[in-house]
Amino acid sequence: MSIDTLLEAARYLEWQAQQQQITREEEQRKEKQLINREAESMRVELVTSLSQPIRANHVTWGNDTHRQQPYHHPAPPPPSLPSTQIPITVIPMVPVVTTTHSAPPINFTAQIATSLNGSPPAKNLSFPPQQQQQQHHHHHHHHPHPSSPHLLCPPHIKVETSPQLKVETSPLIKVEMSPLIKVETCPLIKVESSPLIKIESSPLIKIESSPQMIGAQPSQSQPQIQIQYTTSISTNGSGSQHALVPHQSPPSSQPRSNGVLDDLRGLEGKRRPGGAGTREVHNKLEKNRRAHLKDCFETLKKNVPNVDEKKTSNLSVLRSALRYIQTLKRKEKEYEHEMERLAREKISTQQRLAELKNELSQCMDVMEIDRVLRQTIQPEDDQASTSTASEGEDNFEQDIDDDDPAPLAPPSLSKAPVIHAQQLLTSHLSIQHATLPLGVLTTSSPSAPPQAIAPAPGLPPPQLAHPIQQLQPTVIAHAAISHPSVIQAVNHGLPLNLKHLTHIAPSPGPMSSMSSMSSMPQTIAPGAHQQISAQPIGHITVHPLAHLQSHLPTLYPQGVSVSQPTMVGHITHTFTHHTLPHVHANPQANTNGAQMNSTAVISQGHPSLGKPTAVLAPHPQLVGQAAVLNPVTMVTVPTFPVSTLKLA
DNA sequence: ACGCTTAACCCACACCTG
DNA sequence: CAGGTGTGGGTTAAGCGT
Repeated sequence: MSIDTLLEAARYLEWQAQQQQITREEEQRKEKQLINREAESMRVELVTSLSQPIRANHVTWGNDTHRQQPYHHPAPPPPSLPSTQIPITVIPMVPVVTTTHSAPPINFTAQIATSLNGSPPAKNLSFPPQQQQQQHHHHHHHHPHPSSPHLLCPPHIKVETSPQLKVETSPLIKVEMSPLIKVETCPLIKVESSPLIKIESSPLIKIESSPQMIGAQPSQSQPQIQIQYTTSISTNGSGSQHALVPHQSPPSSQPRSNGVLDDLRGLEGKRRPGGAGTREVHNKLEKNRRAHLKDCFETLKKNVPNVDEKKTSNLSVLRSALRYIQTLKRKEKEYEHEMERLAREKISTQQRLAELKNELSQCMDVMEIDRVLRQTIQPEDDQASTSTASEGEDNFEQDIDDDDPAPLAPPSLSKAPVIHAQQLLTSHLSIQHATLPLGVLTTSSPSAPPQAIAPAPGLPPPQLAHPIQQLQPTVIAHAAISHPSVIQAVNHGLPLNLKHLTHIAPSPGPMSSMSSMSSMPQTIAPGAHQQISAQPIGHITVHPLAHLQSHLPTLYPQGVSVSQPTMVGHITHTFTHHTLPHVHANPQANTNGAQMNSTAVISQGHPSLGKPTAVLAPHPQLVGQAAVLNPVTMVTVPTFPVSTLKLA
């Protein structure tokens, strides 16, 4: 060991002490520098984003001029290089830059061996302090030493190999390779290779030259720097030993480790001068793409209900979305079918409405005839007779609303329109026996068979020839139905085809009981109103004429009668106080009954009738008409069910 | 019109992580 | 195991020069 070596060692110790002190100071400024460096890196990154891409070991050296530097081209290494050429090995925390002047190969090594607490290797002590001082004084080493002895680098050493390649070491191990390429190490082992390529290496980051670079050493002996990342370039400080090893020799990374030359050779064909083709940018783009994809999944997840919050995998989200879409489609079809059904129903309803309107128009014609006829007969009674269609309708509405079977109160009776004989005679009863709730009718007792036994000789043959039609309408008179509307119904609802007879029986006076009334119904003979006045009618029964002839006992085992005194009285009053030109009183039948026929045809006293009974028949004008009067709308409808009368 | 370059996507693979 | 990330490669449209 020579004296020089000892002196060198002493100087090194001295330097080390100074370094420790400086290190303390630097530690204090480290945070600030880190912040500044981050800001600078951000700034430079923005600046270089517009510059040529730089790529070193997947780092594009974007500066074409840089690539055109002589030292980038293969050239025989110079036999000797100035001593100022310094192969550098940078060790963070304990920056050691070793240089060996005697090393023949042109090998510029910038190796960063990260050892946060490690001491400088012994071999790092081999360089003379003078060299170190030269390193200090020569921050710019454009001519690295061909040999690659490790140079113990002071903490603040700054090496700039070229205007484009600046290697800066410091306690933070900041290596700036060039204005565009900055390799920065720090106690956190942060290596920034370039503004575009920010290398944050793990503690084991090593930057060294490659043999290829040796071959590529320019004649000017420019230091060729190969940045070999023993770990993933992008490993965030968390990268540890285990993470480094797998990346040491991946097949894909092998070419990268071959050196910058290969990398540059590869870059010659792949490099994208625009700067957008760098790995960094590519990664960013890829990140953006994946982030967008993730956002899409998040959006989809939000829009799909009933997504299992726990099973939030993308696959589950897709499956849930698929199910949801299928459900929506199924519901859509269901709703479409429902809409179609409703549309068809609407059409049918509209058609029905049109039919009803048409029938209404026809009915209005009939009613107009009826009205004219009534006005012609008794124009003076129009004032009293309010049984117009509308009023009748209104009254009937009241009747409908009034389900109370209580006897008609006098006021209501007073308000009831006076039934004109003509009305009765010309009315058409809109009640059908088919739907007639006989149970609610004041049916004659079993001992009271159908009383109206009026043969109605004036019946036209067609009725007899159409028994089906004869079965359609019938007459209703309910004891409880004393409402004027019922009378109107009787007036207006009389069968249009002479199917009905109204059998009005005298009320069971003191001389006759109900049973007797029923048992001995009397038919009101035409023109018997005077007799009626003397002997009040207590029972009214209306039957189809056809029934009287043949089917009555079968179809009407129970007589449809009106026995309610008020009702009967009202009708009787009508008969009494109005001229019934079509009703012929039969004085002879007064005692036995009176039979009235609207047709003024027949008035035959029934032999068995002991009480006055009125038998009404439809007006001949309405004979043959199929339509009957709707008791609600007071319009003629073909077959209006009697049940709607709410006779009960 | 043709060829080249570039940017933007997209995809697959490998690896890491929770 | 699923998701994230880095990486390499393929494809395609647009722009540009010849």
